[in-house]
Amino acid sequence: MSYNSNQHLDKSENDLPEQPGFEFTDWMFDRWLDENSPPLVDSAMYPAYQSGEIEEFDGSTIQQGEPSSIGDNGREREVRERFAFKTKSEVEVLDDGFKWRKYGKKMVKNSPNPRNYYKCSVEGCPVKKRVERDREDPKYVITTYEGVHTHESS
DNA sequence: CGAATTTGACCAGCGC
DNA sequence: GCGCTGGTCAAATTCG
Repeated sequence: MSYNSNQHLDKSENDLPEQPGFEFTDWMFDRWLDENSPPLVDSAMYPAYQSGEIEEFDGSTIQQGEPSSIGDNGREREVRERFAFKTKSEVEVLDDGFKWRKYGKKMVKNSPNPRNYYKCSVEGCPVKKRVERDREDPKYVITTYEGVHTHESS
């Protein structure tokens, strides 16, 4: 409760704007922002993920979440827009061009580190972001995006 | 002052 | 049936 303002402002040693292995995320964001399209990856990589062929990219580990088959009582609410990125970064609060409002923190048993839950502060944006630190590699952060942006970055 | 952030508690779903 | 985990929301507080 004292290092909230220095998350992305007061990084003396953690002064790393972009690290190696960030290419994947970089171009992904670029596409996302440039196209402003719903899904993050639906052009060439999406099909590949579904096939499970792609697992590593530029050193970044990509994990494709499985479709939540909640449809059992007639309610089909599958959130397939789930994308997890393992990026090598010490700063979890990477600026992707959108505003995120933290709405919860939870401790994962699998990791001694807490998991942060972020949500798009833009109305009409059901996009949720989940940031978790790697248990073996604290230098790696697993950012999981869920949902589709429905607003402009303007 | 407003907005954003924090922590805790609650709820739900699933497993055994 | 109970327990547990994960997830979400709410309220309070703080910062800008």
